[in-house]
Amino acid sequence: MNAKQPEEGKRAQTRRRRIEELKEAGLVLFLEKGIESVTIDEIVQRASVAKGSFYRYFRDKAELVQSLFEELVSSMEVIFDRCETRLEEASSSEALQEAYVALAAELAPLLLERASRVLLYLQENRAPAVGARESIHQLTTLLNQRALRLTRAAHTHGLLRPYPHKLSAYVVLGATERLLFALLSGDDLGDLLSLPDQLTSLILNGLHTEEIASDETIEKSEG
Amino acid sequence: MNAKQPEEGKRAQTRRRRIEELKEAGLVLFLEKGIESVTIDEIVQRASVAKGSFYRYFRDKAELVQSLFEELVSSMEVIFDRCETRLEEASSSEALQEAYVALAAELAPLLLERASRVLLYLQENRAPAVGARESIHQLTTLLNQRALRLTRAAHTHGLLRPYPHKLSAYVVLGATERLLFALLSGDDLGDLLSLPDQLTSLILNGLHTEEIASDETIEKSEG
DNA sequence: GAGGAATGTGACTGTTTAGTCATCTTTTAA
DNA sequence: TTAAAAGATGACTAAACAGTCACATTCCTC
Repeated sequence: MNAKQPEEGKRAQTRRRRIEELKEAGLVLFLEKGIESVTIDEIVQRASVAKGSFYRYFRDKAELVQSLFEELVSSMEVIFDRCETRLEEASSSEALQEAYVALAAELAPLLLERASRVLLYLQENRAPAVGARESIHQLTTLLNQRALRLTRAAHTHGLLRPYPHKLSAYVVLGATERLLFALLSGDDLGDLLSLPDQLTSLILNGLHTEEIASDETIEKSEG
Repeated sequence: MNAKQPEEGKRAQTRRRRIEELKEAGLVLFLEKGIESVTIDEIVQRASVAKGSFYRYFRDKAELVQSLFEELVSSMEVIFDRCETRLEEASSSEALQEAYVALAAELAPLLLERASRVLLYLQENRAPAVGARESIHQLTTLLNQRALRLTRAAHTHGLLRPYPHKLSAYVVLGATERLLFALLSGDDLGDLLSLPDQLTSLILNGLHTEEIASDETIEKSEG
């Protein structure tokens, strides 16, 4: 149970390494072929491990996938919790904004450090939550709920235009995830450093050069 | 080959019906379990057809999936082509806007009419383009290219703020697809009729109540 | 209405797969 | 040092699967 003790026996050490090897092999294959198409045989072959050994460490493929996302999920929960605490304690509009900026600043390095897992999440995200994809759906639910709560908080404090909360939350989440997917897939998105700022600005201020009342748009489509 | 002639023989008629039954059965199962997890046996059982019959109509599962998207792809190509023609011919800023509004007006009923296929597309969209998912990836490429071209046109005419084209295109696409996914998954998004207008307004004018210079945001995160 | 072509069928084949297990090796702890 | 526990291994089993095929049935054409 003690993780980093030098007193860790050879047993525990190999155990940890084997598990890491199996997870890494699975991750690579999942990204290459999609979770459902990857077999245990492929995983153990790639990890250079006997088939029986796989079952010593994981009950099945679903448990391997779950173990891939455990850290990520709990890390994100901590970060979101922290942000929500900040939001509750904030009194000024500036403090609120700072909380959101801090959220992005904490989330970004985590997502980049765990790029492969994030890509796997984005890739399997919307598929039916059956079998090995159940744990991925868990992360989806987490993100949706948190995005919704954060949006609600922003709305409550009059920071945002009065769109329905779900609409705002899904638009932000959808745009962000789409960009993240492109980025992690190797798509060239220009200067990476300015990307978060560009996204924020685009979402907050809009694409348009001049403000357009929604009524105008309606009348255009009907007249 | 002649589709709607009353002169169509019993053969051709049953053939068409069988194909439709197999496609429908496949579609339902794909949505339920994900494309890769569905077997030919399940499909023929659901369609109440012998296994051998399946192979009389489709070479394999990939061809069934492809046939599911053929109409949708060509319809969308026509609509996008028409929009691009309008954009080229447009001289005024109003004509440009009209072209975009018309695009939305043509796309919306198609997407709603083919809801199941669209949902399947959204669901399998980002998964690796191997095997049966190749034809889905084809639609993804189509949409990305067209979105990019439309964005470029809008930028060229000074309609949008000067973000990188890819950024604008992906943000719009990502947000739209996320909302569409929620909608088609049965998520409650409020008044459906005002949804397109709300989305357009949100993306064009932004979420924020007051304009924010991007420099301010940067300094907040660093100071 | 006859001959031929297309269609329907499900048993069958060969392959792939998940999961097990007997057996051997390594590590631990006393 | 040694006994027991944990780990490693790959052959093995049973089930699932894609794709085929011989044969029966239906439809079309002349």
